[in-house]
Amino acid sequence: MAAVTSIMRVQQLLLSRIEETLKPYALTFAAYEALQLLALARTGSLPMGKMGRRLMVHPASVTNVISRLEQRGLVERCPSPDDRRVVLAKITEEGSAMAREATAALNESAFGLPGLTQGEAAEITERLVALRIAAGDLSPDADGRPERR
Amino acid sequence: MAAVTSIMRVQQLLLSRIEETLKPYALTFAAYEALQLLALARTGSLPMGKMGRRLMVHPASVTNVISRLEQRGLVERCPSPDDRRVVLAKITEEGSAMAREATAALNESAFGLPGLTQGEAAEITERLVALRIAAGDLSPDADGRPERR
DNA sequence: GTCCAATATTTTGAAGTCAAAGTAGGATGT
DNA sequence: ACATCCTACTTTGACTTCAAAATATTGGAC
Repeated sequence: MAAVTSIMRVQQLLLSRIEETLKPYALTFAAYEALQLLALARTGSLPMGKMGRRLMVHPASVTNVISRLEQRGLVERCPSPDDRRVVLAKITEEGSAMAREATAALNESAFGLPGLTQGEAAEITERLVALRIAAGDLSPDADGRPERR
Repeated sequence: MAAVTSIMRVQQLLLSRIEETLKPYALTFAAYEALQLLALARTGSLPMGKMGRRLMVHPASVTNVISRLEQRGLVERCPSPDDRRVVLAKITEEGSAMAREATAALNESAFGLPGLTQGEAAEITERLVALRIAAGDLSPDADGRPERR
């Protein structure tokens, strides 16, 4: 019960720290995650629906984030050649550059957990993963790959 | 880094579980926290600003939540006798009843951490509290009381 | 082949968050 | 007394989330 409160609060702290780091790039964490997901995709593009499942957010949120990234020229929408229902989000050159820079900024500044040793962080992770499994999270999705590492 | 991802995700899972439990009462977690804070206050009322600091949310969010609770008759706004700038949020009879019921529902259903023993949960809490302290959270506020337990 | 159910995306609407600007009242210094 | 600064709350605006409804397309059943 105190654990619940602490998790809530730590998440809030981490999120604001991350968003602080991303501020110079005018990226929210949600936007960063979407961009980075595309940057790591082999073809640089993914169907919107699949992005939603990977990022575990509502489809409407994907539409929203991609629209905003599209306005800034970081992403393009393309029709899928295979299925006319699906819309592919495709990262642009600018988008790739932005993803690289933002990732570098995160890596060098905020991504650690202050006040914890490596070992302690690993231990927490282990426990939390156990919790996620118990909650039915972390089961393979339709592609046969875990939705989240 | 994996720890960060896990914390984010677990928070998301816990939050949706809690909101699910609260759904029959038409309370969001934010609304529940505000209501419960008032229910625990000795006089059943608190200045809006103080609520914001205790709950660690922006003053505008407090205005928003209290307005919504007020519309439902769970809370009233009263002027402070001491300082005409401050608005006191005061819980009503209906609000107290609602807070009691919702708290009971949370206690009996969702507030545990599935997949973790008591001891493991306590251990996680300890680590996370260390993290919060390192991040400058959990320092006493102006009233000399910690803002959050 | 046609109809119908499932899937993919977008739209719309309710809630929440924060930041910044506006208003009002209190407190302080001269 | 008056100017000034600080504090408390609300308003407005941008952004996020989710849920539910609308649209378009696919694919299977008959």
